[in-house]
Amino acid sequence: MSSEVTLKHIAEALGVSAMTVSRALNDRPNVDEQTKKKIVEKARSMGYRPNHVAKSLVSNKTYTIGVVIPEITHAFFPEVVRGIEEVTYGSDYQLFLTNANEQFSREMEAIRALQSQRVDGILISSSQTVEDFSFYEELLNSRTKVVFFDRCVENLGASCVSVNDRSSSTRITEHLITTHNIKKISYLSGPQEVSVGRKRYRGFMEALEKHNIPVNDDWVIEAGFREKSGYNAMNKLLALPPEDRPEAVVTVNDPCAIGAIQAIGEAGFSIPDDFAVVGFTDDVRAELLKVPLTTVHQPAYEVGKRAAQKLIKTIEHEEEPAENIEVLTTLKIRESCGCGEE
Amino acid sequence: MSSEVTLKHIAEALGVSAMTVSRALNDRPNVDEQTKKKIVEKARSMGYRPNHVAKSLVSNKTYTIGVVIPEITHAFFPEVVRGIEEVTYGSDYQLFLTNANEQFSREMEAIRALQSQRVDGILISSSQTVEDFSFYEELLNSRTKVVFFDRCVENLGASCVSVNDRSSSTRITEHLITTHNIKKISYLSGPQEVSVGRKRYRGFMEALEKHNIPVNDDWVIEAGFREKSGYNAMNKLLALPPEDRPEAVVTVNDPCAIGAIQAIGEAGFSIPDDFAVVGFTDDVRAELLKVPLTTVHQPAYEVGKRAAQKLIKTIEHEEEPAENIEVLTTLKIRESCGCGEE
DNA sequence: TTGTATGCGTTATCAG
DNA sequence: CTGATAACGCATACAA
Repeated sequence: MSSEVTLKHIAEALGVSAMTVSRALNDRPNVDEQTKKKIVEKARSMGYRPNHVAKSLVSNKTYTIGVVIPEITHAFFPEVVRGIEEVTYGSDYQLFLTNANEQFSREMEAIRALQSQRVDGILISSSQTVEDFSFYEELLNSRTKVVFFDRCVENLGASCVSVNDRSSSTRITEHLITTHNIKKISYLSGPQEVSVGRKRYRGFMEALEKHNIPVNDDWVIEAGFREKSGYNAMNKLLALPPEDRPEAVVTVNDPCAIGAIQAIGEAGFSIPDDFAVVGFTDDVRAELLKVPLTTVHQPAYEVGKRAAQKLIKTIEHEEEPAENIEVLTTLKIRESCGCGEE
Repeated sequence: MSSEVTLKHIAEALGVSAMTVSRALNDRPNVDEQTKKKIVEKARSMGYRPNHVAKSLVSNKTYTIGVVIPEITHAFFPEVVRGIEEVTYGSDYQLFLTNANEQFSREMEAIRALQSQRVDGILISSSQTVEDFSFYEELLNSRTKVVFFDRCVENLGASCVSVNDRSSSTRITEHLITTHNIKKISYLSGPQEVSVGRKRYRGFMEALEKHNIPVNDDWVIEAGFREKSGYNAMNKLLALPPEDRPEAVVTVNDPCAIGAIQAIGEAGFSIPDDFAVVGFTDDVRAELLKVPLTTVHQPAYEVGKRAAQKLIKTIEHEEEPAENIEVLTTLKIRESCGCGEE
């Protein structure tokens, strides 16, 4: 029933002004201890809950942070969220998560909604698949503070917290080349409009160049970040004549790798004998697979933590400089690359 | 720089009143087509973004829905979120997710923050671990509409969307009894203050009763919903003298089962020969385990969808009656219960 | 210490 | 079709 108790209601009930109630409830110094006590008590008994909507309209600050995630069912992101929460929990900021479902259009909608709600800042991992930066440029010109994480939009002057995607990709590819002496290597890439898609692809290419391995265009397939896209891409490779097939498959992330592994299994091939496969993420499933997946471990929790810290600093200090923060990955060598069981 | 374009700014720039601008931008009928066009164009060029905070203050409606999740890294919940999104995406409502991290105190904070933001409704899966319902009673008396999902708080008159926890738990337990002729069965339970903890436990007990199997108190251990608690609880069972140990372990959910499985492995025992294990959830990992996990498949996506639909109806129709909606589970028979490979 | 006036950005209402 | 005014709930600035 209690249809919205306001300061005014409390004031009337007590025969004081709304202003005094406001002061008492906000613990301002200039209010009599006795009346303050009375007011606080009355407020509780009436079930008063401050209207942040009104508060925000006055203060132009909402103490909320929005988070834009590309794909909530990709286990990497929930783990990032836990890192973000370690920082925001106990701080004054409340978190609002949104999921873009890998669609840039949804991401824009989410960001617009967040802006309309006047969140103080937004943490974004972008699903961008277009070349047009105007949307982000406008965003960065607004009062809303922005920090990108993992999938960053670069060169716009915003801070970015990510992992060393490029060198990690080089490193895991080189593992195949040097430890397993494999030269026929395929790459299932992510979209090139997304930073991590681009960086990991470049890292892969760099490994080939470094070892003078020529690139076979048939073996570089733009797959995507999901199981299904890895599955489809792998089937394209399997459709090649046997003598034209690669010996190993490097993938943009673990879901993609897991899709590829399924395709390989369904085609009757085995891992790592017929195809070595490596991933990127260290998904919860990676070590549980029948042939555990060699992959790059991304410190998701740490990424979230650093991103949240940077955003709050950016919100609270006008002159906080933008910066790129790279958290380092570690290689997880398991069996899918051909390494024997430890 | 563009520090917050308002209706007034646009009005001044065009020499009309703020009211006319408001009407034009909201596509109201009573405004000249010519002026409307001019206004819409000017608004875009000035980068106008409506201030929902102010809008909400007037309309007392925010077109936002809050979601309270107990544990974002438990894969069941992200999948529920996808179901919720299928409904809200394309509707007028924007979603704000919060994570309670299995702590009731955090859940209360999240709900309070959501209420202060004046969300129109909240979808809650409760982390409640106390017997005090006053917090929820107050919540349900406020203007905020509430629908519980999965972990419901019952008998408060709010709608609830869940699965048939009790009978599913009976069914999977009976599978062990009738198909595998196992009588020495242990139960790793969830907290009894949480609905699903309670219901699944009762379902388990019902199966024993039905088959006249006496309960061994040493075998019923309050574990919890996470890997770690399953791991610890299983170690307690393993500490019993060999002749006092059960032959099978029924668990409250898959994470708990996975923890127990790890403890069993570390102790040098094997599944299902030494211990049969069954779960509840059908986590992504369930079928990937070395011994694939027999479990109850929960239609998470469907739960989310139904809950979101019910909430929106409840928000939009004052007289929408509360109801309990049960979505049915299916049994996933794999090898961890002793069933041979198909 | 307390109260009054005023404004945040938007919309409902009523007048023109 | 358009405009002026008041109101939403709260806090700042100033006055008493």
